[in-house]
Amino acid sequence: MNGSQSAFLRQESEFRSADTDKDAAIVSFVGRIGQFGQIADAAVLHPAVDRIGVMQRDQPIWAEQNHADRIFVVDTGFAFAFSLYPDGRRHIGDIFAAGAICNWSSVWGGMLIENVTFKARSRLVVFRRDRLLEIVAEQPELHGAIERHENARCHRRQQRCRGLIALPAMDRLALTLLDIQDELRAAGGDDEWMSLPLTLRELGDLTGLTDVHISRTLRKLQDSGFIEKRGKRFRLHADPGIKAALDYQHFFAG
Amino acid sequence: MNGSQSAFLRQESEFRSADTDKDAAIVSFVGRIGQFGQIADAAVLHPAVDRIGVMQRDQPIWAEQNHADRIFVVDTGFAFAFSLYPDGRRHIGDIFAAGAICNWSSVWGGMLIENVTFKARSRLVVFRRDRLLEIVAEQPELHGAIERHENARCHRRQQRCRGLIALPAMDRLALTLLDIQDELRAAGGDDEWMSLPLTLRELGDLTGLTDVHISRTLRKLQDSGFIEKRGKRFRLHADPGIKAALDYQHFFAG
DNA sequence: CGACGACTTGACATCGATCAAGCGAGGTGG
DNA sequence: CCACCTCGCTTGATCGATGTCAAGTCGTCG
Repeated sequence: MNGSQSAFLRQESEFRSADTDKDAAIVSFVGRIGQFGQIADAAVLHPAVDRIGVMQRDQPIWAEQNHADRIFVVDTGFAFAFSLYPDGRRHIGDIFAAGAICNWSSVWGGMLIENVTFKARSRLVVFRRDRLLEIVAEQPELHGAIERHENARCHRRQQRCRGLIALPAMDRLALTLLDIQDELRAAGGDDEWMSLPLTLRELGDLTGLTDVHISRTLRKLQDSGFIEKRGKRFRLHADPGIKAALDYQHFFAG
Repeated sequence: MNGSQSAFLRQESEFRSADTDKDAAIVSFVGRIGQFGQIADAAVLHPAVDRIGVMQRDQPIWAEQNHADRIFVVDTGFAFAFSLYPDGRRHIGDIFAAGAICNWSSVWGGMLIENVTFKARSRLVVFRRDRLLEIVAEQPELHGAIERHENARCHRRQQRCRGLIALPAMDRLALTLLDIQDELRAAGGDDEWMSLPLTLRELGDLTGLTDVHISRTLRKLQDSGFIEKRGKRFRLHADPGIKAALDYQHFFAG
């Protein structure tokens, strides 16, 4: 766990700090947040950008080392928040597609700290927390948009947690897949066919099941017609009946 | 489900609206919130009090009928928030002891609406939402204290949800009992021996288990020494090792 | 007294975890 | 190019954990 931060630092491309690079890197962020409010000029965010990096492999970023003064935003790819129990069990608390803020804290009080893992080939933008908060404080529109966006995330997470406590495995997985789809669409992936951004092991840690059982349950969902698969991509057939049974609401993409 | 609101109204004691009654009814609220900030004068809250009522039996208050313009505070007794799945499954999302606000919304965006059930013999204070928010807006200290209190609740809930997804039954129940103890102590119950404010069925809906399994798991926890029982009251022996295994933190009472 | 709800207990069924083996894609080094 | 490895995934066999159903006790309330 200890060498992680330096490994993380080593993988960054320090030279990518020109304004054009910053523009390219925060376009997904601005595009996503912009759905929740008007953003006058994305360039105001430039001074808060600390670094831009690409993950060569799945890379955990440990909360106690990095979260206090940095804010991480997914530019491309996928990330998830997790915490570990002493017995080695891993719990994945939330998922992040392009444009998502991985450790914005104001909604839930910033008290429950989770680590974040970026999946391989993901590009992330690192903001200085203090500077970003300063800039946001001067831009009420931007601030409101971010808060609304994070509120939606918080709500979706609570909806998922509720189902993961109360429902059987097939419903848990269906609910989680709907959430993943919602997150991918919020990130701008308007393609109806999507590929799974997580391994079965990670899906297991997200749903509280084992990877083996996820594999079997996926097949059942496929047999039931909820999942349609085409090669490595899949599509969900979530008719209103299923959504009602899961008490599911969309919070990002309609 | 439809006659519920009128049943709820019928049970109230309309005559209890003198200032002395209001004082008596919000003392638990003020005492609890006061742990999170200075409250100059509790009497400023009087104009926001709509009614004071005592529940003769377990009484659900349905969100879609009552939550929009009312805020419910437990004065004495116990309450819990719940939602229902179409198949009849009930999920209990949070628990409230004396002094707790049952439907304060600003922390998590007020989007995930849950119903609230007050247990028999509980006394509740009903505030007019708009007036309470006006008063609070003019009292930054009070507002901050409430927000901090609700942040702590939100955090504790997230901690519990995480464990309820990832952990086996014994750990789930132990975690939940610790939370109940935390809530009771935050309400001022400094007695080390406490009695269970929920039925086994409700504990099941809170943990995602069945009442039968709760019964057996309680016995196991008793055999393991975590629970010490004396008549109907019990005490928890949560040594640091257990708390570490559950990754448990206190958020209200130390 | 009877009715009812909370709880317990036992027998059994089902769900999901665990362990082990094998397959295939992708990466690495010779 | 091949040999070899690792990782993600699948499948089967088996075990343990949890749910379901049913019966019975106890206390409370009318």
